[in-house]
Order: sequence, then C-alpha cells, then structure tokens
Amino acid sequence: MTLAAQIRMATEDALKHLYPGVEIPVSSINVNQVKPEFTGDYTVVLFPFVKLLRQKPDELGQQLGNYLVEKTGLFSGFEIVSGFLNLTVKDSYWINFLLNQFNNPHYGEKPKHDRRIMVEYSSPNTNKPLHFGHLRNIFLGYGMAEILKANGNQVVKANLINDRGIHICKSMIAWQRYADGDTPERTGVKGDHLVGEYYVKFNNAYKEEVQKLVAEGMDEATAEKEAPIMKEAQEMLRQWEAGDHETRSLWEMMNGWVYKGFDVSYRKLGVDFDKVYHESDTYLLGKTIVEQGLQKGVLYKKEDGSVWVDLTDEGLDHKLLLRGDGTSVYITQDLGTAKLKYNDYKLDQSVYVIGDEQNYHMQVLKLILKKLAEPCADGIYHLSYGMVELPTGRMKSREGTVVDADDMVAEMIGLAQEQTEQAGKTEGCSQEELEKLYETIGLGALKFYLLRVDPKKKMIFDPKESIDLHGFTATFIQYAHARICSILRKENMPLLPPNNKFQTFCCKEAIFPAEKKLVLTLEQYPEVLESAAAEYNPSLLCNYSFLLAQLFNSFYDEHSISKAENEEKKELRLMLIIMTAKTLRHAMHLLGIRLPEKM
RNA sequence: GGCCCGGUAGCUCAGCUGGAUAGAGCACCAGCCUUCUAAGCUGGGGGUCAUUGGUUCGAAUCCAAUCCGGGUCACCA
Repeated sequence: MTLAAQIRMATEDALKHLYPGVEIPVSSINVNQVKPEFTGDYTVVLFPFVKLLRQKPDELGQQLGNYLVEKTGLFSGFEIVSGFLNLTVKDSYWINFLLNQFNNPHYGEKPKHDRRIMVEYSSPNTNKPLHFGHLRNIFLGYGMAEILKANGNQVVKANLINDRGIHICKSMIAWQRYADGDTPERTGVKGDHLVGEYYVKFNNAYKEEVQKLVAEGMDEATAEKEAPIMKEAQEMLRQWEAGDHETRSLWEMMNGWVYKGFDVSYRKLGVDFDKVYHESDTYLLGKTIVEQGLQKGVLYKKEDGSVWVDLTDEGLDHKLLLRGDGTSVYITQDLGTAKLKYNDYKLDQSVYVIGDEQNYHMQVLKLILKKLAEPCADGIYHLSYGMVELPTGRMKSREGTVVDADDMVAEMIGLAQEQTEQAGKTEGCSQEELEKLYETIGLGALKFYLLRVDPKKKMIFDPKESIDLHGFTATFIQYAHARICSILRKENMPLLPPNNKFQTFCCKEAIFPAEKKLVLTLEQYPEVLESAAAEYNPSLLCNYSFLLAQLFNSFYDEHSISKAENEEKKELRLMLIIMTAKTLRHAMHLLGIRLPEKM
C-alpha cells in the first residue's frame, strides 16, 4: 500500500478512536502532498472535520497529529498551518522503502488476476497507408493494453481490419485501369503505399468524370452518382459480395500487399497484436442477434421489412439495424463482432480505441446490446480520443494535408541522428548501436508527443514543435536515464544489483530535500500506474516520468553520487538512482518507449 | 435545432471526485561546464483560469445561464 493510502486509513482510524460515535465520511479525508513552501511531506486537510466534530482546526489537528505520530510510527512530527495538518515522514520509512524495492523489477505492478480484457486498436482500412492520426490510436491502444497488463489483467490486443467495402474496391478499380500490372516488387513501393496511390488515382479520375458530366449539363448530385468509375466500383463491390472469383483474387492480392506494408510499419513502431479480426469475416455477423431481438420484442419491423430499435427512452433516436432487403448496416456487424469477441475470450471487458467522432455510435452500440440483454454489453468501454489536427485545421486526404505515418517516423529518426551527432557523446558506439539509438530517440519522441496529452482532448500537431527534443519530451527522460547508467557504469554496478547489495546500509544522517523529493515521488509510482489503468489514461505516465526525470536532474546537479560526502550517502544515492532508472524504464516501457544506456 | 466534448501564460498542455500564493514545457531575459553526460541546472518576467450569477469556511474545479470552437444526429464505414 502506498504511503498516501496508509495515511488515509490511519486518519480514518484515528478519527474513529478520538471521536467515537461521530460519522465521518471517508471521502472527507483529504491527503495531499505538502506544498514546497511548508515543512512536512503529506498533509491532512482539517476543514472537512471542523463542522462534523465542532472543534477548532488547531485543537483537532493537535489531537489527530499526536494520535498519528504515536500510533502509526510513520511520522517524526507534525505542524498545523491554517487548517492543514502537515506530517513529516520518518527518514527510516524512506530508507526501508528503498531497501525493499530498489531492485524489484516489477515495482508498481499488481499481482496477476483473471480479469480478461481485450483492447482493440489500430483497426485500419486496407485502401491506404497509415497516417499520423492512426499513430495516436496505435500508441494509445498499445500503451493502454500494457498498462492494463501491468495492473494484473489478462489482456488480448486485437486488430479489426476493415478489409472490404467500397473503399478497397476504389483502389482495385483504379489499379485495373491505370497500373499496367504494377506490383510492390516491380515498383519497389511499399505495398500499402502503392495501393494508396491508386486510391488517390481513383478519386482524381472520379473528380474529372464528375466535372465532365456537369459540363455536359448534368447536375452535380446526379453526376456524382452516374460517374462511370464510381459505378464500376459499386459493381465490383457486388461482384465481391457474390464471391466472384476474379474479383476475390484481385482483392486478396492487393490486400496482401497492404498487410505486408502494415506489418513493416507495425514492427517499426514496436507494436503487436494477439488476435486479428477481418471485417470480411465479420461483416455478416449480427443478423442472428437482430432476429433474436425481434422475437424478444425488443426490436420492431416496419412495413418495408426493415428492422429498427427505439432508443427514445434513452434520449436518442430510432436506429436502423437491418435494411428492408435484409442486408445489414455498419452497426449490425458491430453487434455481431462484440459478441464474437466476447465468446472468443470470455471477456470481462472490451476496450475500443476509436476516435471521438464515433462517440454516438459507440453509445448506441452499447445501449442496443444492453437492451438485447447480451452479456458482452456491460464490458464495452470506448477509449475515445480527440482528432489530431494541424495548425491549419483537420487533416484532409482530399487536400493532401495528411501526414504519412512512415514518413513521420523516418523524419523523427533522421532528426534524432542529427541531434545525436551534434551532441557528440557517442564515441565507441558501433554503427549498429547508433542506428538503434537514433530509432530509440526518434520513435520515443514521437510516441511521447502523442501520448503526453489527455486522450480525450483533441491535439494540435505542429510539425515544428513536435520535433523538439527538449523539455517535456521522451528525450528528456531518456537523457536522465542515460546519465544514471553512466554513473552506474563507472561504479561497476549493474542496472539491477543483487538483493544483498546494500545489506550493510545504515542510515545515520538526515535525508536532504533533493533526495527526499525523489524518494517521495518514487513511492507514488504504484498509485500513478493504477490511475492510468482506472482512468484509461496513458498520459499520466508521461507526466509522472517527466516529473521524476526533472527531480533527478535537480538532484544530480546538487549532489554528487560517486563523490558523495561519505559511504552512507553514496549508497543511499545509488539506491535512489537505481530505483529512478528502473521506474522510468518501467513506465516508458509500458508505452513502448525505450531508454538508452548511453546517448 | 437536439445531444456530447472543449475554452487555464504569447504557443502547447497539467491541475478539474472543491483546499494553502494556479503549475510545467516551448519562446523571451539573466546566470551556471578544470568536478558523475550542459539533450542539463538555477533564477526572472508573463494569468480578469471564456463571461455572469449561484452553492460554501473555501471555486480553475460543483450548479445555472450566456458567448466562442469542435464533434455528432446516414438504409456511409
């Protein structure tokens, strides 16, 4: 249990003993870190008790403070400042904490339990390469899955690939028309990019055809429907659904190119999946659920045969689930897929990492499943994230303002190389090590940039600012880590020394403020990791890691480790920095960010 | 128009289950490398927390209204 939690419990206990018979709600117990301008480590806010106990804050604080000091053994003293009970934690608490945890590789994690959670993320279309917006999704999904794992859950990372539909037919038609049999092998173009090129070609040709028809006197709306290339694409979709052999093999070939391309990107990004679903396998699902819903009377049928659900009780609308001809719509297959996932893995929870433009859709999905009494309904959680926008507004593929994911990665790695060479601290590194370092720094910067903001907020992507490797960045954290490793190297100390390493440590001297801040923050890591899971918010780990790195840098500037005042201080500081490096590594690793030992 | 989300320093963001004088980073200014990595550290300027009213010992945080920005309300996915 973290110290803050212990203080909360001890306070509850103290109030019960000191004021028997008075009901004090647990929520009124407020434990915070003491502001730097006051003495003490943690503070209990006294105001909430004043009214309940009809006592003055000072008297109340004295009694509570005395009780806490006496009974818990955690504190060396306390002070009451205008309604705040500021407690000073005994140095021995921090020392014991360090001795117990300094080399625990699982510090902050929860024991394994059998709660099963699926995290669906990435979920790309197969008609174009990944762009910058996908990266936020991918990093969020990967990070969230790892955070949930670290909190003891059994996690399945899933990818639901949207591999069928009109969009891929568009690329296919354009390829047939214009490619002259070109393949990724022949052109040397990455498969997903090649298919994307034909998607763009389709749209250009389509635009031209519409313009031509309008010039011939057709109104625009009709022209958009009548353009030959669009009709071809629609016909191809019908062929595909009918299982036409030629269409299917073209589809398989082109999707194959895209998958190969995606695999390269995913590997580069350092993300993976335990399960891949394809929409071509799932798009017909959901009909049986709808049939059952009709029988149960939860859904209703109109005269034209279409099936609807009435959500007006929930303040929403009527929603179509099956067309008059019996074919399904988007949400129908999602109903089926939700159930499929649930049955495949006996899920307690199913997380969908999807942009916030689908908030309404996800709300409806969950509601319908609830109405149908499907057991998968309760576990559905929409991890909704805001769009990534450019300073000029939203990225629009039609306007060519989309930032390609592969390009962005390459650019960041290039920048990392440039900066590293400028810093000139890597003599003795092999070419291979250098390449790896550039990737660690470049990708780290990119991931951190996209994860440091609260997911639900939309974010502005300013290309100039995103490539800054100073300040609130992964580079800053990596640098602190490299500094620690450098010290440990010179001390001939492994990153995680054996358990008996500091066995003879004894603490006679007081802990200095810079040391205290570090250890106090280290002690909070388990709570941060827990919150990141509970709030589905990886950015908490970014904030925390940055703070920890900042505190280390200040500490490093103020105190020497290798030339500490004495052996005791040296050992204390070694434990501190070992634990700092380990915690930074742990937190960043969950987000897929590596920390170099040298940079 | 209905519903949802947001508005905090010049810019990008923390803080939001009410608690001490609202914090970081970037940018700007002034210092710090013969001492463990200066991709760093220390200090400084910069705020009507969109507006107005309410709740209370206390409001950036909760409630109401207003203004501004975005999303969504398809037999598209």
